[in-house]
Amino acid sequence: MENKKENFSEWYNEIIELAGLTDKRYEIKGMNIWMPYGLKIMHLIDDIIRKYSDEKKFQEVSFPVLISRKQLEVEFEHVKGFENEIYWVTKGGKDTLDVDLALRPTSESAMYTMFPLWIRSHTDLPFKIYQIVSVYRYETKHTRAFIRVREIHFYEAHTAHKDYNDAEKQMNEYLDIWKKIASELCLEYSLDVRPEWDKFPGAKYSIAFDTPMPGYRSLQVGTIHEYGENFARNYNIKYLDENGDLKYVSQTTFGLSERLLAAVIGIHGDDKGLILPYRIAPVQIIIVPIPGEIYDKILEYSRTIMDDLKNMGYRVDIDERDYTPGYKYNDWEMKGVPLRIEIGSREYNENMITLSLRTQKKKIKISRQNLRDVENYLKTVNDDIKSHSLKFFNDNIHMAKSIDDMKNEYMVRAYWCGSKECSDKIEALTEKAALGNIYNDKTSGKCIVCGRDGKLSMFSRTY
RNA sequence: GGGGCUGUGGGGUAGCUUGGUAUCCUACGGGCUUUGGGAGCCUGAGACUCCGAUUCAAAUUCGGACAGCCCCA
Repeated sequence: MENKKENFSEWYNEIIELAGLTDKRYEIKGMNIWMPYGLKIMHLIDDIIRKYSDEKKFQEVSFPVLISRKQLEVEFEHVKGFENEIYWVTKGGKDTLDVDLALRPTSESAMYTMFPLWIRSHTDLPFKIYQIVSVYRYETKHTRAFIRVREIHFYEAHTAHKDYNDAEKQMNEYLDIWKKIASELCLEYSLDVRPEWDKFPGAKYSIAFDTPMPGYRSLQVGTIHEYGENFARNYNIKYLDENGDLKYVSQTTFGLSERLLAAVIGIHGDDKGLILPYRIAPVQIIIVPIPGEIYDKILEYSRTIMDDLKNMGYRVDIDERDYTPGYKYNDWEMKGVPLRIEIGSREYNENMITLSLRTQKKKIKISRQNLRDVENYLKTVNDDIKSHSLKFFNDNIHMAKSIDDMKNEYMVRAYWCGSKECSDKIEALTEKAALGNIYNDKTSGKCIVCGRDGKLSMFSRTY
């Protein structure tokens, strides 16, 4: 396998196919196949997203993939922001359509033509929905599996509120939800308030979740957006308040995608392959029986161990393929399984099992009576992933006191006045783009370029 | 947005300069022997991205499309 540190790009391309996450050989650029193992991981990530969304009383919906040209003809910066990356359906069979249909690049214009029908009074608010669907963007840039694709596996939450203040509270709730999701995936992140010119089209402001990735670039793994009344005024979304007055709603959105998977692959993986947090591991525990004289009994014993673990609620499998144990160890390590159990004649005779953690070299023998201890070992693996992830995060973000300090390959924090001129200068000298001001940072300093008052900000090359 | 490189069995490749017979490794099917950190032998099947041009003849030369990768803005 490729060396991850020296050649991340090749390592990444190799592992995603080797581990059975995707097949990139489909003939349309930027559209890859979700292979069974990869799809299972993504669905487990989706389950986490659903769980924390549902907890906060979001309701899941599913909108049509097509949006009429009329819906998109609203004169609005949001629409302009996407016009160059929309796929258009212009024919039905041999007939040219009277009204062109767009494949949704995101669902604002689809959803918000329905919102006025659903939202009538203040008793309908707050209104909170989400969907996990594919959205389509005609990317002209270089595509990259899970990182920049044309068919995006997309989670989008949309809310409507009685006023701006309530929408702001929603933004905080998003941050709570995100914190929990990130923790389950063992991801660290920086909250960056995107510069004016880089915020979501139509938003008042956008906060992105940026994380350093190998290859010395940052990856935006999620975003939340405050719309205020911007969309409501264009899509005419109004409600009657307690006094009988007609008012515009304030809105927010929250978006996530398979970039979460990209981050998990890129940040946690090592030269042996993937390393998966147990919450998203399709197989949490793999049992490898070691052949020998009494293989029948070893198999029987292994299967009862598997049944016991299944009854405890774990996703566990037994590898009875005709390969050598060594091959199986490497194979499952490549697939990122957190915990492996080896069972041979010794374990069988002593009523023990041998445990091997994906993140550690040593092997641990425990007696069958203590089978429940696997929970602690799964958590140990997660702790290892988290501490590695935190170290990677800290190692890859530096504080710069001068522009010269910014001339390295890492992500960099620096004070910045917020002007385009200064960020252009920084980009010209360091190749790093302004990701925005660090969210909620209370400190202040002089702009690293012009010396005016500045806020602590993040700069990086990006994927 | 600009520039560069590359498309050969499932994966990785040799062959291309000098046009004619496609190499090796790996993975895969079958068989036997094996199995506590990527087993061995025998055997089988499997490829020149697509379209066009030049030519008696194209994996090889030329043009285009599509796809992949890298660098710069």
